[in-house]
Amino acid sequence: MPNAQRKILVTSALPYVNGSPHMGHLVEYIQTDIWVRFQKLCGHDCIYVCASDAHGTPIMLKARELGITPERLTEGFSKEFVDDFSDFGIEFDNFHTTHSPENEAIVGGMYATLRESGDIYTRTIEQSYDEKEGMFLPDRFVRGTCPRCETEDQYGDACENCGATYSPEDLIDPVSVLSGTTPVKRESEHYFFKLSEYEERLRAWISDATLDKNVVAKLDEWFEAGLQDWDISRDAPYFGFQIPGTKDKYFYVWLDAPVGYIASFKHLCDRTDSLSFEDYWGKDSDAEVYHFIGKDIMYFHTLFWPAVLDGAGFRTPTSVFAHGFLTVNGQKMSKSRGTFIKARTYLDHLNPQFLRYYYAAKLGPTIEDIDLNLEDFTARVNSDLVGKLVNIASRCAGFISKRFDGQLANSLPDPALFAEFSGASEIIAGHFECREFSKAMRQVMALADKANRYIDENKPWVMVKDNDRIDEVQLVCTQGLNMFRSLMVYLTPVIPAVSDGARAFLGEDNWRWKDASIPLLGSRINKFLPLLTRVETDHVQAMVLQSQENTAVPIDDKSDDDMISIDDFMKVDLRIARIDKAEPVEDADKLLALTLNVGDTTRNVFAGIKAAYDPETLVGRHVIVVANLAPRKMRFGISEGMVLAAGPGGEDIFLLAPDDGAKPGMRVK
RNA sequence: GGUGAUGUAGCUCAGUUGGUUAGAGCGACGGACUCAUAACCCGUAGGUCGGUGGUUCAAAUCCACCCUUCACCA
Repeated sequence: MPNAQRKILVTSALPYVNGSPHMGHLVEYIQTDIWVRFQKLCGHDCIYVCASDAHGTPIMLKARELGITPERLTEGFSKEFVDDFSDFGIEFDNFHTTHSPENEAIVGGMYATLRESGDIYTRTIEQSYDEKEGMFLPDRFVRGTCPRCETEDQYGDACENCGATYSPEDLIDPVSVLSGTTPVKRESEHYFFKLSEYEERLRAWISDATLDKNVVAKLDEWFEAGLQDWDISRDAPYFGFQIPGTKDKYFYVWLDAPVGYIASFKHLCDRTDSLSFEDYWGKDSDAEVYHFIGKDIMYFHTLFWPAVLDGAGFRTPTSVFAHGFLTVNGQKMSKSRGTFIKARTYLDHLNPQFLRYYYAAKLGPTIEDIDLNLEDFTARVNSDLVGKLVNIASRCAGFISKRFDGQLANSLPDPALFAEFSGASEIIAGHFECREFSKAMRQVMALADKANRYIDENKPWVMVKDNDRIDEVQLVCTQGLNMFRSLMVYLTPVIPAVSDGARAFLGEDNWRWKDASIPLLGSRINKFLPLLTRVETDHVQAMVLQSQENTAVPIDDKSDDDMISIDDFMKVDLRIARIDKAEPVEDADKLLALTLNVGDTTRNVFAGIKAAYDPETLVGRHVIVVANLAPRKMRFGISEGMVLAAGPGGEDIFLLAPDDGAKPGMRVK
């Protein structure tokens, strides 16, 4: 890779520390870490900083729920993130927190500058307010019935069923999720940032930043809609930084979160003599600054953030790299399926290097989602890493150790072949640079195939039986080990721990990218130890099983107030019913219309089980129905009861069924 | 609902500006080998490239509509 040493600062999005790290988080940190390690391997001056995102309503409320301070809550989860990241080989140059004096000082300074230049103004707005809890409610903390499709229990900002967007007050029967009371509307003065004034500067920045075309398309959409000014304040109680000069106003978490990138870097500068803050963040900085983020937070990083930086007198990022989401086995991560896998659970069962490789093999520079298919993961890792890559070393090492006392030959018998390996250096480096990791991995594995073919064709195990050809054995194996070595250099950013093992085996201290092109000759290697062992299917299954156990819903001890009497229970008339007819409801995404035989009566019931059951498979089976539920008028007709089922929803709905012998109409008690 | 993306062999994915019989890896099947962590090597099978219609001498590739899956809507 070229040439002049670059000065690069890289960040990953700051993890919100109200929970544990999981497989989805790891996509971004592994992607970033690979890129950073690649830059460092090439000899560039590359700094990787991150921090925990520790403010905001969700954290405040979670801490309250657990009866601890938000500081303690976030310290606990931050530690989990730091420990898990470290065990996955993710190497930050600094990991700080947004709840820090550095951050508060920088946020305050930026705010003062923006205020002076007239970019901040105040306006009174109306917002949902929970009188019992004494606080304003974010949209997500109000739930109610969708005004459009009448689906119950929807968030205050959008309906998950019909996709309508609205404000909390539009909901039918809105309820605060905190207290269960009906929210009222209350006025409050909020602080706004004049984003609308930044359109031209943002457009200029966007054309310089060479963003992914999908990102640009999304931005165009937003410009089309027109930039709205940004509400940057929240009312007390709020866990965050108080806005200077106010009594009960706080900076919105999304204002101080990205500033955490700068604060973490400042925190590093304060401890590092050779590092100058201005060199990286000053208006005239010539360093490169890149943010790796998930596609869900593009809005904040491509509009608000560059605008705020520009307005506050800082340089803007060189570019923003957005990636997609993770699905597991082709679907959203699901606690009930055991595919909501925490980082720590993975570590309990499997080698982190495998996940790094697998993600690399699937990652490109686009915002497309990637899938962790556990069967594919097992097959691919075993085949590529163990079967192909490590196998090259494994099949050569024995001959060199046993017959030549570990001594490599002084020359390569097939320099042209080695030239193919060293010649790939530039193209592979190009792929890493552009975050085309999947292409880089394909390239490396194609070469690994070639190396195995070479050994197969030259058959050292045949030559070793012929004393006249014994020197050829050394030459062929030296060639083989050098091909292995070049590939390991290329994979160092991806699987650093394996690379360490390989380097120790080859008796070398340190690798740079260009070492892949310089053969290792005449030196002595060490005894070969298995660098990796295969993924066992049992271990994958155990991991999935543990993920299910981890998240089983705890059954709380109920207080007396929650208890009901047998008489209360008997008020519910549960009956066995046979499904005589089941068909989808036109225009309804989730409903099936069921015709139930309940002994001597027939009823029509709408059940939200379409995603989980094929109507044809339901006909004839027995279920349990609440027979005395008040009929409910729905858009599609009247529902005369409720079919009992367990599960969180979507595809995970499990109908209750009686044992054989139960007849329609029988009472359940 | 609006916008944007996505759909290619059993699985995971490539397919450049439209151009000869649509590719790779894995898996399956057959063979070979025995140095290697049952790894590796050779070969075979397998695809109306989401659907329909259109443009063109020629479409996985361009256009329209529809369907699937997903995201975003501050």
